[in-house]
Amino acid sequence: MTQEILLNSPEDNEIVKQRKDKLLRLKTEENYDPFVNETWPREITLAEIRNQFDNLQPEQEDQNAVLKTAGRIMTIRRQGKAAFADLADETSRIQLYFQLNAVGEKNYDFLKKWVDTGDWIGIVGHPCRTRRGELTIFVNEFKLLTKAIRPLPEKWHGLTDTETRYRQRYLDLIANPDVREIFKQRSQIISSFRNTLAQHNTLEVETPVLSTIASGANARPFKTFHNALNIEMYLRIALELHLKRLVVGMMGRVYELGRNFRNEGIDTMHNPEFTMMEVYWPYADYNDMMTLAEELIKNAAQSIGKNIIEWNDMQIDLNQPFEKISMLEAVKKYAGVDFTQVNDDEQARNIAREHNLGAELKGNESRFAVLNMFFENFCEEKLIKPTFLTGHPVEISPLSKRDPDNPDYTHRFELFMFGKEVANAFSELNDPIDQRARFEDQMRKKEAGDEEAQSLDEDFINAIEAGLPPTGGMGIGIDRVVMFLTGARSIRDVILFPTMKPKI
RNA sequence: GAAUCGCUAGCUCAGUCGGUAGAGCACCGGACUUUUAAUCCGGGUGUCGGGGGUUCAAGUCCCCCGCGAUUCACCA
Repeated sequence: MTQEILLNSPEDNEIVKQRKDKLLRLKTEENYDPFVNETWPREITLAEIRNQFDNLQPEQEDQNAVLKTAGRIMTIRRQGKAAFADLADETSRIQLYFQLNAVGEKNYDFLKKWVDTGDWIGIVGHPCRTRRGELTIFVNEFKLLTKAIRPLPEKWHGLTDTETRYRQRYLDLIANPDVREIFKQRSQIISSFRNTLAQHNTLEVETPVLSTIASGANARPFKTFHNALNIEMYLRIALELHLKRLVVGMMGRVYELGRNFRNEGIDTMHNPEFTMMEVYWPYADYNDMMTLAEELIKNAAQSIGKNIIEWNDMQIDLNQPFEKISMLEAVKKYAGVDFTQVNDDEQARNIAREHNLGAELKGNESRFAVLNMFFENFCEEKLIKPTFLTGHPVEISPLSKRDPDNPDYTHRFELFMFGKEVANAFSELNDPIDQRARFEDQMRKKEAGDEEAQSLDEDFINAIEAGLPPTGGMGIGIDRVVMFLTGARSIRDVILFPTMKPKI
């Protein structure tokens, strides 16, 4: 089969056809294959060049500096016997100046004939600054490293179509340096989390993604199947139960930063797979976790150089200490209902009906469930400044220790920012008898049709029976933290390849 | 799950009352040794998301479907 036949595809648009044809001619006419190159001795990045030669004056050049660099040709402006191009790498973008006299006629012809926007090119040159003040690499040698046969998105408007941006993220990343910046910041934030946890002598561990019981959170799991074992398995919905087993196993302070999978709807705050950091400290409680949460988030913000963060037209000053409010206080403050005075379930439901929550009631809710309903409906969105919400009822907290002074409530907090939850933490329930009872309560809910109630994990109970020390634990939604610190409005803007429905 | 908006050239978009599919950039050919959204001359490259219907005639009107965005609902 000839190469022409291999090259042609009926779906190709005009530009791709031309580029494929050009590639073939480059191979036959010049005996040059742009896909055989393996290395290029890049000695300096474009950002480093910008830094080092910032003081160069217009029309000045530094012939002694030898710059070996590389990147992708973003635009090219040919003008007869000279040409300007914009070269971009992962750090920056800089102008190239090619002169026939400097590179020689043969090489200059090669440039004119064979080099296109999108191509990767290796450069040897020296810095100069044009009369208009643009820092430029005066090219002495170059090598075409790889050809692009597909055209880049438009240079001025870039790529804005959200669907293409998410489906073909590589094009988004090429066309929109801001997007690259968000993902660099995501990486810095995650590094910051790891650094902060390392400073607290917390060991990073890895636990199974695949398991036969998905528990530790209220969510529907993804099912999958293991062929050799001939069993149905689930993708994890939380890290919690395995990490607590490790504390039982005397691993000390542990954390995992990993992917969770929840089989739920997709919107601007939820992606089916998302990244969670969970940490467990023996001999600590939920108050210690509050201190840690605040430190983690403030350090993360600092790692990307931010003290004040903005999200959806709201602003938070991270120089301020985080606030604290109990669920009872919040509901009293924002909904005007004092649930400390409500001791009867039917009374609670009546109050809910008075507040137009009747449609949400099934009729069997406890006063604790109603309290939570009030919080979600009237308070959650008001918690703009970072605020620790405490005092969750036991009923909605199957893994938290009870408040000894108030056994219907727990030693738990959720951290809210911009009206959204970013962290969930508690003094871990370590009473195996109570834990079994809580799971059984969840099982009853599940049997009653609550698909998100937690499953009873016998081995986990077994672990607790072996003795879980007093432990403080916390989960932080990394994607949300990244959204809030970078200002990204949608979770899809902080996940490189968000879950998408196949197009056909 | 519902509502709204969107889907036209590689990209960003226009397309009137239903009457021969357009622009800018990109791309192709030519000129040009300091341009930078280079400029100048010439060239339009298309399954108008898919299917059906109405009509002499559909990018445009109607119906169904797909994908996406946003809001709401659901959900942590």
